[in-house]
Amino acid sequence: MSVWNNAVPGASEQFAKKRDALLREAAQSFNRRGYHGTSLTEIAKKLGVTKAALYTYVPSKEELLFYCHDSAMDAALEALERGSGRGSNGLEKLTLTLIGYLELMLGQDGGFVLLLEEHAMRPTHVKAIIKRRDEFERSLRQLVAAGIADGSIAACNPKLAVFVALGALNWVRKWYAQNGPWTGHQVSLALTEMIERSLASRPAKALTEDPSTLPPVAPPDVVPPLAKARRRPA
Amino acid sequence: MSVWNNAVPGASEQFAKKRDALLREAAQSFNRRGYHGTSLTEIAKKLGVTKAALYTYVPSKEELLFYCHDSAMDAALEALERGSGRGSNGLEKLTLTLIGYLELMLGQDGGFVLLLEEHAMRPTHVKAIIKRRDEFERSLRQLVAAGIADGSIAACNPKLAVFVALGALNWVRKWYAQNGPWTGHQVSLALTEMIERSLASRPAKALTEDPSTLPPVAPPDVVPPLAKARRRPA
Amino acid sequence: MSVWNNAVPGASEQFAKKRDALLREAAQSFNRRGYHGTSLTEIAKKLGVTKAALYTYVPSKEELLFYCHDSAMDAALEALERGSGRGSNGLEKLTLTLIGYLELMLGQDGGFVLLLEEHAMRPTHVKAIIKRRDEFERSLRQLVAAGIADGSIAACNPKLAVFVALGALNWVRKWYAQNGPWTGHQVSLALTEMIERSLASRPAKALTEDPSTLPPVAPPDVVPPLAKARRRPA
Amino acid sequence: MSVWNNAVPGASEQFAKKRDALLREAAQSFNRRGYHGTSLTEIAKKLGVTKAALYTYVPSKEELLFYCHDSAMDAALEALERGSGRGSNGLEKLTLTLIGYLELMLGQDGGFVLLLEEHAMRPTHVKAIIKRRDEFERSLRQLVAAGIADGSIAACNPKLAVFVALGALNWVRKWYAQNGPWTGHQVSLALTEMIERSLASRPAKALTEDPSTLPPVAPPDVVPPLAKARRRPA
DNA sequence: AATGAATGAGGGTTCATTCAT
DNA sequence: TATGAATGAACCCTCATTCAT
Repeated sequence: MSVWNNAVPGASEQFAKKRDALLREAAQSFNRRGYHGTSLTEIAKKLGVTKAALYTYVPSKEELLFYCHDSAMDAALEALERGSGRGSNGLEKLTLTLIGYLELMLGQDGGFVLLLEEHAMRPTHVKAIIKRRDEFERSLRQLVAAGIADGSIAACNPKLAVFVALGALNWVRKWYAQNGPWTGHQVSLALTEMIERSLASRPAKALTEDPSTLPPVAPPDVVPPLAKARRRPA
Repeated sequence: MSVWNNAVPGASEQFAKKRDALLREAAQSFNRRGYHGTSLTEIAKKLGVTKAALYTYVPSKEELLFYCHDSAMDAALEALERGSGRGSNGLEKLTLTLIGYLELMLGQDGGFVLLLEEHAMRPTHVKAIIKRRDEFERSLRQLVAAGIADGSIAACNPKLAVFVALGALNWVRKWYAQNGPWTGHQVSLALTEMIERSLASRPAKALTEDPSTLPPVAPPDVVPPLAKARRRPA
Repeated sequence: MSVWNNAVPGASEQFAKKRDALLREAAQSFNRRGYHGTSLTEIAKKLGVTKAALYTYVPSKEELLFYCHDSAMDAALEALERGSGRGSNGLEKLTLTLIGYLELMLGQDGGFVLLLEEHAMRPTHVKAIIKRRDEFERSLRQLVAAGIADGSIAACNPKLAVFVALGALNWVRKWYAQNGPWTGHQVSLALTEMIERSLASRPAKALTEDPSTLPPVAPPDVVPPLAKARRRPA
Repeated sequence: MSVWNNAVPGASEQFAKKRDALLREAAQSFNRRGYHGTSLTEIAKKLGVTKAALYTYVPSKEELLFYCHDSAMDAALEALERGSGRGSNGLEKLTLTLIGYLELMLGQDGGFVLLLEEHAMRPTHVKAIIKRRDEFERSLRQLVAAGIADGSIAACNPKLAVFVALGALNWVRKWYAQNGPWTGHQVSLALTEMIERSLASRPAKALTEDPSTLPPVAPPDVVPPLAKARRRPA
């Protein structure tokens, strides 16, 4: 709403900003009420414009869903790249990736993450999204496999391990309250800790009892320091 | 479909059976396409009747959703009761409950489990469901707390622990393929094992690498024996 | 309107009648305001029902247009069959066919005849209609060719001749007023006479000056007698 | 498109040219897809400008239609004036007029001729157009009457005769292909010949069999010579 | 108990039109 | 003069729901 109804300082820069705001708003609504349960009128109203105005930024509702999914995959794959480039063994790489992923999901802007109702999209779009998602999951499995090979992760079925991790992570959107007692960062750390524990080969140290006691951390959109702070002597 | 279009053997017993089939079919469709993405015509067609016929068994679509959610809670709470009544410590009780829950979700009939779009229901119904769900989650948290107290579970934040477990479990519906390589039972065991490991206080034994190597188990719709088969010396 | 809102005496016979009324009403509106200029609400209102009710009889507006075109072709081809089966030479066969065609167009029920905006239909439907129309026009050309061969029609380009005839005929819908001074039958005869004259090989007799002076004719939906009445010694 | 996007040579002369191009483009589209089936975006795109730019030249879509119709009537009345001023008897005058009319319709620039969906205009405009059209048709009828009086046309109902002629002529736009085997001029001659034959009082000479054998004619946009070339000793 | 027909509300989309730039 | 963005009305279509049969 703030983005909209503005003057026109930056020409097409405004366009990008508005489109972005639209995607974000849509992703949030889709997550809350489902794709079919969300009307464009609803989204438009939240943005302070008319339904018809949305069509300046997106050719159809279906494509809006696609853009959301696609942006989500952008974010996920970026988290993967960052995480796996930083850790020193399989477990660390995996953990760092998951943290990055969570930060995206819980970030202030809510992120675009969308995990449901892919079949509301046209087959072409479904395929495109599934392809990227498979790529993401395959990479995660490879991290697990690498962890098993380098001894950092206990022997297990990588497929299942990844499913467990993603399930735990994606579920967050169901219960995490923006205004709740925990910051997104705290949740990210605590959750990842539990997942790490379920995979680590060595005896894990005790779990953080209450995430609210965690020390203050760097601002939530700065991923790297968070990761470092998370380091653990094992 | 088989239930429908029958003669009139058991009077109102037929009614109950048909209603049940309707709920099951609805739950499946709701899960797949979302509440708003599912039309009554769709459900009716699968049952081999007309849309209008459904109104004999259910007063409205919204109420149909409510019944589904309610049945799901029935099942969840039953799993809780069975599980917590059988284990000998917190970890065991929790584990058994989760297995029971999973079996329900992956059972041959698909179960009613529904976890999304509660807000499509009328506020009264939402409240009723949320109340039961909170009861379920609270009990799970108490099992975790009990486990920590009796030493079977490592110190941790019970709320988070339960969220992780439920996330991993509920996610199953996204990736589990009825006709895939794993039986529902195998998945149940393997998944619970990973969750157990992330909570257990003592050094956990290695994880099952490939669930497909698990020994054959009792038919999938017989819940109790499965639980027993799972027993483990800790 | 009279067809609608009736009791239910003849079950699915009612369905056919209503559907027929819909097609007729649609054809009329399409002719008057064009396909895109006609809204379903408009048609529905004329029939005394809701827009949504139309979908019981027709799957889409586009298909409604297709049905109209198809019915029109049914009629045209029937006129062709009747006409060419009765005349004794090329000119007679052609003339009889054209009369039949005109009677259909000007008949009390208005007919379905639709000759415009075929491209508002889906390619498949366009092709289907064009195919039948080509068949009709080809047959007419063959009648002309036959007439030239048997000496009843003057040498000419059959393609052009048919176009002239069809143009003159189809134009009728633009100027013919149901409540005007001329009956459809009178117009049919007078028009055909002029066309016949432009093709006949022998010196044609004088044209009917005023169609309103024509003798009373059989009811307009009885085609055969009309044709006979039209006979002319040449 | 060429007219647009030019420098600023002739001040408001440019304006007139652009407006003309717009009318021509609009008429073509209206003819092809109908008034309601044609969007301004469509027309604008063909002209290489934005929809909004059209409003510089025309106050509304409805008025655009009116201008098209009006230009069409200009052309028709001009053809009438030229034709009736040149022929030496009723039949000749009529024939020359019709030829001029056809040349306009089939000319390289497509002409503005529009014969349908007048009711898409506001009543005022409808009346204005109908008035001019009636004038045109009345004049044609008078030519027929004059022809009957001077013996060049056989006795007939002038109203019907004119309707037949106009029908045959207007129908041309449905089947005439710009890139087809016949030039517009050839078609004009051949068609008029058939019409003439259907009206002439004296035994008509044989019809042109194949218009493609007609001698080459003057360039299609030069109307007068074409008419002269058509001369015939009767 | 079940159906076919009808409805009214709403959803996605298009489009002529306006306006600030 | 031309444009991009926005609007409001209208359109096609779907769907949950009702009702006579």
